[in-house]
Amino acid sequence: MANFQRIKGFADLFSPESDVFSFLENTARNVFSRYGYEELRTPLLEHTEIFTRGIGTETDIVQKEMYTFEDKGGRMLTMRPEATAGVMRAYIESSRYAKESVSKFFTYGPMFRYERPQKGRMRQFHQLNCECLGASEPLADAEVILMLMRFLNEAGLKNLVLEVNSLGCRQCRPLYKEKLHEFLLGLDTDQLCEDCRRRMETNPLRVLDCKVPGCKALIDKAPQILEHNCPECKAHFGIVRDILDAAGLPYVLNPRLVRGLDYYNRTTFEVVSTSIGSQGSVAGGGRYDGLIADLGGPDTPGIGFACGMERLAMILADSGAWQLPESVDFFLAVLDEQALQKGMLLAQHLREAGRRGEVSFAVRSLKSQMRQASKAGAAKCLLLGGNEMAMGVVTVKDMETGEQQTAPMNAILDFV
RNA sequence: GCGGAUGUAGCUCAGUUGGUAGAGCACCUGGUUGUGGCCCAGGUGGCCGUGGGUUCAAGCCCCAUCAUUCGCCCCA
Repeated sequence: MANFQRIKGFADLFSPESDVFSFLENTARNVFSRYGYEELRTPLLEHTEIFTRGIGTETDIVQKEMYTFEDKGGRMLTMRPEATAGVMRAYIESSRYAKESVSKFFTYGPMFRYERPQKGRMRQFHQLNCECLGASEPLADAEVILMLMRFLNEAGLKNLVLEVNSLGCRQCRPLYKEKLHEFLLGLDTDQLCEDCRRRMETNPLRVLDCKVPGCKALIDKAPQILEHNCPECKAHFGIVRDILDAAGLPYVLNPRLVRGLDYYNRTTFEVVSTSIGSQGSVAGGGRYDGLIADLGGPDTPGIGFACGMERLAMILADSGAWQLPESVDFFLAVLDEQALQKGMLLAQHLREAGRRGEVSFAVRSLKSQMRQASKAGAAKCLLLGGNEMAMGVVTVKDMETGEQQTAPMNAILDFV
């Protein structure tokens, strides 16, 4: 049985949603290029291993959300569930690290995760990504965060909260993980939710951002990750915060902010909108200093973020900030069969000269064609019928004033 | 993977204790020989998601199924 419905979780974007997306892409290109970022477009398909190695096998994304299949050559491929791993692969494969010490890329496009669709979350969704590679300095962290907030600001987003945290590095985080695990074991585990009991073994850090009230209360007494950062990590994060403070960028220090992907370390951040509900997380990112090495490249530091376009679009939907000016110059109404072709050619002539407008494809009552012109918001309605054809002219009606003029066909540009 | 809600005209939705299918908007035609918005009249348009069951009779009750949607989990 044929099924012509669209696939669950895959959306068709008509105007005005498509306009919002274009607006976000244009704004992103504009802002990010001012910070020295170049646009990079990577494939939607990658070898599955790119993602399992990069994202981490313990994550939900890898365990149950990837669109993975074998191609006709027997390769295991996956439709990208996020952008960073693919960008790292491209960076390594192109040896960009050998040509410059710092590389900055931005990219945008569709990502795919097999999740239950809901408001602001699709199976094919779209992200804007920025990656700054080769810089371990805290100034890079600060620049990335400042740039993200600048972008969101120029996109017209309001009511945003920036949260920051530091997860420590490969030296100090394992020690903290162990401390946290010990603490969790010391708790009356019956008071933790089912998920947290599982998470305390698989990925104890994730217990920190559990939303169940009971868990939250217990975790308040847990050891704080920031206090267990090593001196180097503390110094690094301190400089990042100093710059944000000096730049006057408000933020909330959230010691329980944990990222969903395994590759993050040190600085992490998230931007939450308070104007939408539970899907309020609009952008998130952080430092991923070991990732490039994990994917077979040189040991190169990196930091970046991903920004969910559907959620931005959802917030912007009724703001109107993205709206393009809508003006149509003409509508050409045709009153008899003999004028159809001439009307089309006149419209073509006007369009070649830069005018915007439409021409009727068939003869219908003038009343309905006028209605159509009016509805399209045309400044002028051009009438082409037997009388005009006989005299080689077009009747031009100003839709605002209702005034009519007779324009010679060969001088039509002077009237529209 | 778990829970709730909803499927009736192109769209948004009414539909009474079960009794021959409705409104608004949109579209088309006319009122104006070839002149829009406002108004008036008329018209096109429905396997009531699908399949079964109960009944003399089902849009309505029961079961199943599919789809959509909102939450949870997780994430952007």
